[in-house]
Amino acid sequence: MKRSNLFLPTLKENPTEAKITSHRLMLRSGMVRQSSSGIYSWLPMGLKVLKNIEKIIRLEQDLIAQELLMPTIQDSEIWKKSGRFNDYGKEMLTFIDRHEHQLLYGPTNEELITDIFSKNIMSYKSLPLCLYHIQWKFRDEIRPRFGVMRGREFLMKDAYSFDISKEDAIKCYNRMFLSYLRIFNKMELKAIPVSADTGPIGGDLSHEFIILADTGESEVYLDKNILKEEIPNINYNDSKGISKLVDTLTSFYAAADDKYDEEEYMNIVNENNRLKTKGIEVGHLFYFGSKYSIPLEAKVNSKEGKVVPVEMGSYGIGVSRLVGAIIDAHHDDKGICWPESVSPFLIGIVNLRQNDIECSNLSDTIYNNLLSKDVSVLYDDRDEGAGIKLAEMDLIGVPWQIRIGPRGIKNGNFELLQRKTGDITEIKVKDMEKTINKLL
RNA sequence: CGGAACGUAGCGCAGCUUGGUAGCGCACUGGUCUGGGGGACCAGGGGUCGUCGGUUCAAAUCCGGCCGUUCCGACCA
Repeated sequence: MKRSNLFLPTLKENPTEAKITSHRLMLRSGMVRQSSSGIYSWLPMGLKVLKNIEKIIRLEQDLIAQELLMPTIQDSEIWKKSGRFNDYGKEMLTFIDRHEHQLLYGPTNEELITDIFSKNIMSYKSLPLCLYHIQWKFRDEIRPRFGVMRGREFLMKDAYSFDISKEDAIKCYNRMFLSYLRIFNKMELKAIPVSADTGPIGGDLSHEFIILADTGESEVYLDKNILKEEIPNINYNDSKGISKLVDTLTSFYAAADDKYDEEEYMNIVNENNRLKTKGIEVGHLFYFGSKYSIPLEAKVNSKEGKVVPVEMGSYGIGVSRLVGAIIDAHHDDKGICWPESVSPFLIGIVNLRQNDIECSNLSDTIYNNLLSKDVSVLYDDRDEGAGIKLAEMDLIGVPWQIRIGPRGIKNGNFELLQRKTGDITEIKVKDMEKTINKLL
């Protein structure tokens, strides 16, 4: 993509309404624009990141679940059946269609997926089953804030599991547990699993996944040792191995402030290993048994020929929130430093002297080379001052910048800058091919 | 939902106290120069001052209603 053709409205100054880093940077780097309180339009740059995050999630979730797509608008009837139509409260946006029928904009999908299940699955032989979708949700938050981190409309990955027994349900829960860690790992986020309250979803087993970031909303108390844990490759068929791994990972003390118990913390965690910090919740696992399967009649015939309600769990990831969380975890005073896996572009080309024929020729050559390799590249071909181009490239956080200017060309060089470290390497033009291949 | 602010050009703001036909910086358009970290100069374009009503000869400015946005708190992916 040439910068001259890209719809990328960047801002030099900070908009007053944006108080936290990720919100400021998302506005300044032209990723989103607010259309009303807690509701955002995603501009091309922001959308690219959102899609990259989705891609990572799909890759991992497809190993243990199947994707489908449920609607944003739901019928209120199933919510009345589950009892949540009244329980959910004012956060749920409801409205009436031309036939005087009450609808709602889904804040979550337990009812709908359970309804789908109940109408199509009759036998234990069809289990286990785990389904997920990535869809926009709406929760009419009292006070939306922090941009995309706490919007009213947000994109969420939500998965739902159906099993014949609690034992099987826990197996699925554990697979999700590890799948989540792998997902966040791939985004270069350190996610801490923290035991959690189940809130309005209900149930008796639940973990939150918290990203450590100074701008986070919730306080977390940790045993530092959990940060050292690596996530190995996982064989999802090995339920014993998985269960062991989850046991290990949950053996460290980790609690959000609502579950924090000072005495317990002091007793369990050695003084040198205590860490109190802030975090952002990006994922949540729930096991809730038959809470929805009973009222919504999601029942199957068991091996013994009895009709039994299925055991369920649900598993969410805040996809749009992750965009903000990643920025909070990866930025400096110049702007965003995208992890390569989610970056809107892998490589940026900055032509420092647009009207210099040698600079432009080399820039064009490298650009076309990258295009032919199908690399996502942003080529700043505008006739602007070098400072403007460099500052913008830093702001939008492209991981690798190729800088082409008269100074380097004189010696047959161009420069390669790594955004994250700021390291600049002089590259001989004749080594271009080799250098590029190393980045891919 | 309790508390507090704010609403003037795309963004950041001044003007309001003391009413008199709207201004600055950035951004934008045309031009000249410049050319390795948001450069300089010249010339331009863009605003029914959130909205409705009231007071007044006259309202961005004073008064009232409404709408919107933000911040702090209680609540959440």
